[in-house]
Amino acid sequence: MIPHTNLVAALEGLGYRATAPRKAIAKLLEQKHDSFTAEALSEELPSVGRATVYRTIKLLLEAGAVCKLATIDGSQMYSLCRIGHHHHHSVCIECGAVEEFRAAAVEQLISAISAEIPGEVIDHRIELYLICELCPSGKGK
Amino acid sequence: MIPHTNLVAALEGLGYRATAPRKAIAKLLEQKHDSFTAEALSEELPSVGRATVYRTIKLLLEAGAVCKLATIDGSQMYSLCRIGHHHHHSVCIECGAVEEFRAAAVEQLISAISAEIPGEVIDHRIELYLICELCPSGKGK
DNA sequence: ACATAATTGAGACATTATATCAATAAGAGG
DNA sequence: CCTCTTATTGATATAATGTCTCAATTATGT
Repeated sequence: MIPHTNLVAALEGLGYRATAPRKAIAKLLEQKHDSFTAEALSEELPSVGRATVYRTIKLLLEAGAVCKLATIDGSQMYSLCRIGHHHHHSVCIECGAVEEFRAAAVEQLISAISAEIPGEVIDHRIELYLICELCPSGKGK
Repeated sequence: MIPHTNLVAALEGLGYRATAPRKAIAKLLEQKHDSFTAEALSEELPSVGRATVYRTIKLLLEAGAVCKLATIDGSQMYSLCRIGHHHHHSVCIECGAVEEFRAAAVEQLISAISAEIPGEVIDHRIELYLICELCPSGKGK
């Protein structure tokens, strides 16, 4: 699992400036392997204004460096994108750990289903909810 | 598509009372074929208190009569469940129309992927985002 | 170093959802 | 059908989450 190490570069690629608050956010995110909420991130970075944290998350979404997750309870959570391509997530419902996966077979199947559904399919989302092997309540495997 | 016609009965099945506000909410929902937000539902029912609308949606979720959708923008939307079984949703990003679909092949594939992923997979979610054939910006098919 | 424009942060504001609690209404039993 | 008990309601307060405003600051090209 190669951690994404260029969040600031990703922003610069879109023409945004490399400021101190953005660097601080990037540094923290690059170490994160769990999903996170905007509020929690803000609390971890008291030196950065709340509005700036929210704004920067939006920019990172735009840059494709961060994904918005579909949680079971509907709360807004994000995770760092470690692979740049189209992918899906598995989220541990205990600890929030996020893994990314790709599965060509699933994509093909989605395509096949899309062809059978009236209307023009624009996008799709697949999310697995699990208890990860590190969490005590999980059975492991 | 058979509309769900027993929302109040679903609540009574869980031991909740059939009150006038719940009947009003049920009646409105049973006619709805689009996704909706709690706020919008509340505005459509000025005679029912806002808190009651939110509470009743929660009860309907518990009863499995309503599903929470994973929207693209993360807003909380719901849709009436017309089929009782496990299913997934396609949502029109223009008009909010929701269709439910089942696909045994997808479920099998999800099972296969789950077997390859460390941890205990508890649940999953698949959502298609499309422009439906009734929306002007859609190409139809 | 200067000018220019992007960015920041504090706080106001907006939106969405839940908690409180006295008043009301549903349903069971007589 | 009356009464009792308890669930339910709705108005309002509060909480949680996210966006907007704007003067002050900072990054970058020249």
